[in-house]
Amino acid sequence: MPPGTGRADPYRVWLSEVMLQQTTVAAVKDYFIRFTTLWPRIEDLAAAEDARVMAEWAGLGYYARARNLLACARKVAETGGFPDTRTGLRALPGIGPYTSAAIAAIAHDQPETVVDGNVERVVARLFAVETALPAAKAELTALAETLTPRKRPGDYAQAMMDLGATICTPRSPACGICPLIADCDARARGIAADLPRKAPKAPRPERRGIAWVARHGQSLLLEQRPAKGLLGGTLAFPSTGWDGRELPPPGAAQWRELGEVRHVFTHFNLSLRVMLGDLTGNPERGALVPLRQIDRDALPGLMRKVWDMARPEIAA
DNA sequence: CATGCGTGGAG
DNA sequence: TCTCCAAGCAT
Repeated sequence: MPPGTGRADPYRVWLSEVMLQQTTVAAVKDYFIRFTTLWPRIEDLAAAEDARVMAEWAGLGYYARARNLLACARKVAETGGFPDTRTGLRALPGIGPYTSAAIAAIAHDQPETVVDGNVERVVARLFAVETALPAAKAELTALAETLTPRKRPGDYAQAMMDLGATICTPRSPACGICPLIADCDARARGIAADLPRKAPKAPRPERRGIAWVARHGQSLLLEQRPAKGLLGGTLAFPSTGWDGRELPPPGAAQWRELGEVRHVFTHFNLSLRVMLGDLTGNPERGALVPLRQIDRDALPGLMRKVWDMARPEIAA
């Protein structure tokens, strides 16, 4: 949306902002095009099946966003449209302090203060705030609010985020070409690159588990994971030992270990042993899916790794 | 306020 | 290889 264009379609603003939560523009781009092509209006998305939306979201991560996306779309479609105030937006599933302000500012050009990671960094440097995040969050928000203009607040919000993304970057900020260099306290004190300070992070523990690729003729056993928790609502091979669930393996005469896949989650590293076997009876959970119907793109990243390991071992 | 929640890219 | 992290939200 070019600057000065005025109102933007709230549906598209909302969809892009949700996709961009903790996710890079590069990663979002194709997903956004795909979603808006499949579902041009929020009513179209509201009418979609859960599994279809989860499949289209697969690979983008943070799957609670997809579940909240659908819940939000259905609520908005029911009530006839998006709220046009930050408070109204804030009450919807998946829309928090950042996204509500972003939609109000960008789609409705309201003078709401948008504070994302970029703005936190820009403001921390402008005012040389040395308190570490996340404790500094409230102070940074209050300082940011003093900057929000009455004119073109939507363009201003986007400009602040762009400044943080391209010039006031986390490492080696390009202060030499920054339009705010004359106002920047951190720059004046030579500590721009050290801000914002952050509380140290806990090390990521290792976890191990097993995934079963259970074959039955020309079909494999897949399951929809429980809606809450890790990879909630996504399509997956049955597995256990790594996510707090302890479930028995599907019944097979014998299992052959194909190898291990590694995966990094936000708060732990995972080694998952991949076992291949032939089902002896009817599976107690999940559903048999014909091989040619299995869409790699509909699987979350971890399960794509399992699939890629098993695929060559499975007869066409 | 701390924790849980994905993934891929940059340095 | 490893660390950091990207336009956060829910609980």
